[in-house]
Amino acid sequence: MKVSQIGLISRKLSNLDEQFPVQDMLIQTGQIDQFASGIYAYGHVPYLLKRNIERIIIDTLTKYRCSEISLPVLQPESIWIESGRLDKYVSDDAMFRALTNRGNYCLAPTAEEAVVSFARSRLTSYKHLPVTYFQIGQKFRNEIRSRGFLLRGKSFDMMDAYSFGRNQEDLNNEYESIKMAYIEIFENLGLNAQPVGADNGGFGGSKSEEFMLVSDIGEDNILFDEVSGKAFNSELLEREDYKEYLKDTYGIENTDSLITRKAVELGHIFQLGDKYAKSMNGTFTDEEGNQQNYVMGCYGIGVSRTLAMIYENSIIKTSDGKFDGISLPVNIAPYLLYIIPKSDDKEKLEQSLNIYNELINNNVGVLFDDREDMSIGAKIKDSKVVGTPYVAVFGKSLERGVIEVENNSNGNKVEIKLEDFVKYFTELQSKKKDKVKLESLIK
RNA sequence: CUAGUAAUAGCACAAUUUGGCAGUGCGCUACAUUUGGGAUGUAGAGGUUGAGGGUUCAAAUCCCUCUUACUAGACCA
Repeated sequence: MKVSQIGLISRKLSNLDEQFPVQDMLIQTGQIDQFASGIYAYGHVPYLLKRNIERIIIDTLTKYRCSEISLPVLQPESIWIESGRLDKYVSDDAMFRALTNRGNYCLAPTAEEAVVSFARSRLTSYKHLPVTYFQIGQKFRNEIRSRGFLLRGKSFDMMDAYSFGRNQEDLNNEYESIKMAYIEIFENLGLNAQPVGADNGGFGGSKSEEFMLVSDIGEDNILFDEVSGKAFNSELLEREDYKEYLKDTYGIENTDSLITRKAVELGHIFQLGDKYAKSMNGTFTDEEGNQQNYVMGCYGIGVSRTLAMIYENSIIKTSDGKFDGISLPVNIAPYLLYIIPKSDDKEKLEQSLNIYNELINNNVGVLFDDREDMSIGAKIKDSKVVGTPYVAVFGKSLERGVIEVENNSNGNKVEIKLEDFVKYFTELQSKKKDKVKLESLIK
């Protein structure tokens, strides 16, 4: 893709938000756009990054035997009346409603109602169970106060999954299975989000855990053990026997390294039990011919929130600690490489264009900075605004038959022979697809 | 919903205190010179000052109402 076409606003960055510097940078450079409080449009690169995140989630859940479906975003209010939750959502003003002459609808804030409605007409026998459905899509909640750009919005992207089992044992199995899947997902995304036991009072469920990412910009407090790197619910300290508990359960001998840290909730796994199955008449026939309620779990990952945290964690700083740009993780970056041609030199320009076209034909994610009247320095800066892991200048070094490539995450530079160039990046790109643990070819 | 702050060109702001020609920088368009770490000059386009009302010879400026955004609380991925 040509850089002139990705909608980038090239500018000097000033007065970046202290708490969310990267997201503020994305706004200032036109990569995301605010339409209203908590409502954002995604430009080209952030949108592709979001899709790559979704790809990892979908592939992993599929591997864990989950079944991807798509439930309506515009839902009839009748199913919310059935579950008994409409009044609460309406009185809390948490729901976007569409009241028409031919029926009342709402934009889905969540999908328990919809998925039970979907399941009960097809999960009619014990032979159909257990099963877990999931989907990724926009959810709508009229948040009283949006905050942190993409971290909390009125519309946001969420993966939501729902498991249906015959009994508590099925639920336990599925719950643990999804938990493993989540651990794998966050590992692949390069985020150290950990399950933390949550207080589920008031929901009637039996067990729940939140996947928390330690970060100073978080809204929640957790306990964090600096030695083992494990995270715990801060309510743990209220237990009188917490020292024994930590030792017995996690082998933590010394609780001195336990500190309170801010964290962001990226995911949630939750045992629902038969609550919605009961209220919405979700039943199956068991081996004896009796009608039984599904035993359900629900599971969510905030996709746009995860995207925001990946961005915030991709920051590059100068030696004196100032914001210098971003470098996205290699395995999810929509574009691996940013090519800067020396555009006043016809021969070099042509060479760089040839390589660019060859890379595209090999399915390598590559950006070509075709903008004129811009200094090379400015373009290098822009590569760190788009967040490509690597930037290559097709300039002076071409006379020696080599291309200088910089690793944006650490500033290291290496020279690659012109004839090896396409091969290197094709290999890097295909490793990425195989999801092999990546060690960059260019150190 | 409560409290505080604000709203002026695509963006960042000035002019509001003391009412009197709608300004600056960036960005955008054209031309020229530039081009290895965010260039320079010249010319140009771009405005119902968030909306509505009031005071006044005269309102971006003073007064009232509304709306929206930001920050702090309850909700949440």
